[in-house]
Order: sequence, then C-alpha cells, then structure tokens
Amino acid sequence: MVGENLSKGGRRREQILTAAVELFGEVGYRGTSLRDIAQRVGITHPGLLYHFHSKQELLSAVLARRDDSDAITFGLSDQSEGGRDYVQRVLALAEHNSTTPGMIELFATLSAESTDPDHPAHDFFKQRYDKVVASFQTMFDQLAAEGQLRDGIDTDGLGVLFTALMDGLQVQWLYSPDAVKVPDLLRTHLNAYLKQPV
Amino acid sequence: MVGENLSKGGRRREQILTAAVELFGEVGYRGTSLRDIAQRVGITHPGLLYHFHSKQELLSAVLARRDDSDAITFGLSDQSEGGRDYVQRVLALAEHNSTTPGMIELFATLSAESTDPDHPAHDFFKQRYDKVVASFQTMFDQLAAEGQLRDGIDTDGLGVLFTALMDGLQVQWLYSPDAVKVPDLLRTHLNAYLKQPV
DNA sequence: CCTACCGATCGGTAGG
DNA sequence: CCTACCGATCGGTAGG
Repeated sequence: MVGENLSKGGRRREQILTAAVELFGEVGYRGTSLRDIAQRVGITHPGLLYHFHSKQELLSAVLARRDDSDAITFGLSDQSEGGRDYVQRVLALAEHNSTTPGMIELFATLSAESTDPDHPAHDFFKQRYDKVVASFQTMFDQLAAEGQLRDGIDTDGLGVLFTALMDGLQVQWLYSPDAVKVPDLLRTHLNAYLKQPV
Repeated sequence: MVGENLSKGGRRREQILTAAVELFGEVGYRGTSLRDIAQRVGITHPGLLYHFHSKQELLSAVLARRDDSDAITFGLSDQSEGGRDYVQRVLALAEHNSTTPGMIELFATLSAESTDPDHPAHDFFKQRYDKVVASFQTMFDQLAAEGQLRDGIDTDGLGVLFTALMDGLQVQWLYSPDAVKVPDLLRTHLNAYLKQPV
C-alpha cells in the first residue's frame, strides 16, 4: 500500500511525489519547474534529481501512482459483482475525488495538455481512456443484461459519454467547487437511464 | 466579420492570431513561446511584440475571437426560437468544431490550465462557463415548457451536465478523431431526455 | 518591423 | 544529498 514501511529515501520520494502532484496540477507539467518542486520539499533541484533522474521520470511516477491506488481502494478493476455494484463504486470514487483537488487538477490539466502527440504523457492518457471507457461500457452493458435500464435504451456510446461527463464535471468543479456537486450530477445522468434510481 | 477589409497591419495581425491559436492549442499557453509564433509568421519575436504588446494581450485577442465568431455564425446568443431550434444550432456548431481542431485544442487545453486562479485566462473561463451553462439550462427549460421532454424528467443540473459533456467529448475526440463522433454522441445523450429524437 | 541585448529561469551534469 | 556550473530559452526593451 502507498505510504507504508518506507525507508528514509522512500519517505523523501513520497514528499517529492506529493509536491509534484500539487504543482503539476496547479500550473501543468510544462509550467512547473524542478526547482519549484524541490523547494516545497526543502531540498535543491539537483537533490531532487538524485531521487528522480529526470522530469519525465517524475511525471511517470506521479501518473502511475493514482490509478494504482484508486484501483486498489475502490476495486475499479473488478466488475464481477455486476453493473449496480460497480455504479456504487464509481460514485464512491467521485465522492473521494472531492477530497483530492490536487490530483483532479493534475489529471484535468494533463489529459488536455497531453492531446499533443509529442507530450511525454500522451501514450499514458490514450491508453487510460481506452481502459476507462471500456470499463464504463461494460458497466452499462451489464446493467442492460440485468434488465436495469429503461425500455428502448441502446447502450451504444454510453461508456464514452460517461467518461466525458466525469472529465467535464471535474473541470467545472475546479472552477466552482461549492456549486458543482459531481456525485449528484452523475446520479442525475445515470437516473436518465436506470429504471431504479441511484 | 472576421477576415474582411484588412489593412496590411491588420492582415499581419490575422496571421499572428492564426498561428497563436494553433500553437497555444498544441502545447498550451505556457508551453508556447513568442519566438515559436513569430517564426510561423516569418517575423522575429520583437516584430510580433510590435503588433501585440505582450503575450497576455495576444492571448486575450485569441480568446475573444472565437466566441464572437461562433455566436455570430451560429446565433448562439439568440434563444427566442425555442429549445428545439437551439438544439439544432448547437449540433451544427458541434459539426463545425470538427473542422477547427486547433481551436478545440486551444479551448480544451486552456480551460483546464486556467483552473489555476493565477492563470491570465482564469476569469475569462469562469465567466464563459457561467454563460454557456446558463444557455444550455435555458434550452432544457424551454424544451420542458414545450412538452418535449419525457415524463418525470427534472431539468435541474442538465445545463451543467451538457456543458461537461461537450468539454469531455472534445478531449476524447482530440485523442481519437476518427473513433469519437461528437455530434452523434450528443444526440445519443439528448435522446435520453427527448420524446422525439433529434 | 529589425538587430542587439537584458535579467531570469529552465533541465541537467560534474564532482564531491 | 550539496555547490557550482552549463547551454538553451524565456518575455520584454532600447533604439532605430
């Protein structure tokens, strides 16, 4: 698990990752300098490069981290309990997200910035979208097979739509954290398809 | 109208704006240098600063441009013809957007990058979201008043949801322009609410 | 519009 | 982990 049983060097790496998440989120990968990150941790930037050999390596570590910890905590890679159960886990994740604005900012900023094929995180996000969309599509297909969707609903495209909704809502939430209630809005959307509301 | 009756200086300004749209879109505002933009136009970067006095001034000019030309071309500020008519105009805009990837990239990148309150475009996007969400909310309220929505549909939050959907779909479209059909997906979403499909 | 230049900042390396 | 340093690049200005 993240954050446990760390050596001294491991703890420092954790501090650097935390600071990197915050700063990449606030001003983007390209807008953040290694000196900014190092300063938050109280070391110099060559000191940072002793732990991560390049800025790109630090980015990769940051990206790999979140999906891992989310998948573990919320069981997002396990769809064996059916659509209804998975919906609940996704809503739980959406609730949890509102406690980690730095990570949300990071992913919102980077996923847009990385549409550029030359961006170092481009491939990561392209593959991530494939996985996320597929998971949500499976969720809707399961709901359909379980007879939970209203009559006449075609599941075609619902995975892409739901993914887009999560992304777009998170951006608006970053502008207006108090006004935009992401989990409620996701429920509103889902209830347009579900016989029995969540 | 944009692009007409331009003096020599006006033409150069147009060239600079076009190049700025492309580059801000590809690598973000902070990732683009004035030298990059100037080079595309075939001048030096102090030459560019003769036309726009700072990088921020250039950004403001770029942002103001698109919403103006879209509002004019697609009549997005006129909601007097009712919800059904407005839906058609929004779909026409979505079709049009797929011919201007540079602008889409620019707005997707900048709207995320500008969640940082210190970003020079932060206020622009905050106000823009207020306007766009309000327009879409009015659209759904009009559809409700016209009796076009399925029974039991509450319009609460539908403006925020539709705005989020457009943003999120555009990001996915930038990753997979051929696979993600934005107008079709918007229709799929709308048809979950409408009695008569569009 | 250009040349020439400014101070500031960038990611990364050498060497300890 | 640090000091010291590198070449490259940044937005902007002076002066024409």
